[in-house]
Amino acid sequence: MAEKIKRIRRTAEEARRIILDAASQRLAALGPEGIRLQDIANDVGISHPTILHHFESREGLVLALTQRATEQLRAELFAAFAGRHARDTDMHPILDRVFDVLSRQGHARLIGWMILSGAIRQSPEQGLLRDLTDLIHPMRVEESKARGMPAPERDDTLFIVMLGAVAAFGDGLFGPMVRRAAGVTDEALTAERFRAWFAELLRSRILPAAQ
Amino acid sequence: MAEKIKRIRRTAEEARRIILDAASQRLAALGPEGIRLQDIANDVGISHPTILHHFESREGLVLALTQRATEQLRAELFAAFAGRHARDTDMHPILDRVFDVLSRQGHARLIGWMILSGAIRQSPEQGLLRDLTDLIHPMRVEESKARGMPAPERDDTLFIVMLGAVAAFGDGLFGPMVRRAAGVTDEALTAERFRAWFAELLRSRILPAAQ
DNA sequence: ACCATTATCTACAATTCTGACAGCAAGTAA
DNA sequence: TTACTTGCTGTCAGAATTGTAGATAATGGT
Repeated sequence: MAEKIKRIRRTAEEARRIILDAASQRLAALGPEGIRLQDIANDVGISHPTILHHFESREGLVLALTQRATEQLRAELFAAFAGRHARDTDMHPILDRVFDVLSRQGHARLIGWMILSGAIRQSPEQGLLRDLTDLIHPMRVEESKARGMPAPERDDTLFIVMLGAVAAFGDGLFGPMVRRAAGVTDEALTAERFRAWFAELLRSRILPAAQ
Repeated sequence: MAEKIKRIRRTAEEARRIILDAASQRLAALGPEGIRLQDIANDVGISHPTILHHFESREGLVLALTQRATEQLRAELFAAFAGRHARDTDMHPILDRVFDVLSRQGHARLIGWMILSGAIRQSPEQGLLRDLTDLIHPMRVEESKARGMPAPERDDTLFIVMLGAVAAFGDGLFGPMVRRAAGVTDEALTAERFRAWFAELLRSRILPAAQ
């Protein structure tokens, strides 16, 4: 009964988008083995040569994936920090957002896969953390001065930022395992409380409570 | 001129060991795509069916790999903490050892790959971090009491331990990327200084300096 | 010296994955 | 309508990978 098949014809841009969506979803969910042209094509509802048509090759797909993922991550992280002023010292909502992007949305897993598979060679977040450091540090210096305390080194601020990044990524990928190893019962609740605790730790390090 | 080839016959145990060595090395270095029976066999200098002979299947190899890796990691972490007394509060050598195991020896990458590929489902470090917490916490309580300060919550200790774990794993896998994003010039030196800084941060949180 | 065991090899089968190619169909413009 | 572009598909080929089968040789025990 071979039905006459209605082909869905998308714009090239739209097609690339949904293909990349499916690919990144598969990667974050299924891991290293989850990126087969056939499977991705099935998820999207197209034939696998269509993917090759849009991305030249499997490698082209991976490349486009890494580029888009890093751009998205950068945008989301910028959004998390957008609108905040230097004096706004409540790290909790920011960190919550960052952790959410990295863990719930699977970016940490995705980036992790990219690092492992070597798909990520050139600096992806080119300077993002440096910019962040340069945003926070003057505020700390000013605040310290106002309190008559010695100004912190820039490296101290840099390390705070790096710790935030490493812990956020680490939590996104290794978090569930770590919590199991810690023998916690309520995974989600512990994750949430840990984030709050960590946010407070960072805050207190950035701006110690007035003596 | 087909030379008569001298076969090297190992004990089953020894053969398994060198195969697993090669496999984990390939995995940590080349990432997800680096674990092909043929390649591993070449590294070891054997034919690939030999691997199947010892591990039944590729999946069996991966399983054995995960088991051995988690056991090794557990052993190395225990070793890092062994011989330390509760009052010994210098975190630096311990953390150095932990970071070294995770980053230089590639365990973080290995475990990361396992998490991503779903090879790690059952709790691997079963209770390791809980045990660690139970080791540190009484010390903190006692010390606080001696100083006439309020005793810390157990969760605070737990979170410190979790932060150490998450940051150590995160640094092992994402560290290089984070440092690039932070725009550091001397990667190795910054990594080393960051560890020292982090160790001091943990120490000060575990046992605040006497007022 | 002989035998049993088994670690190892060569050769081959089966599956799967990427990629090539030619043609079809869905829009668009003349 | 006609022609043209291009997103999309079906089919096939080549390569690579896992796994099988039978032969071979190293080792330990008798």
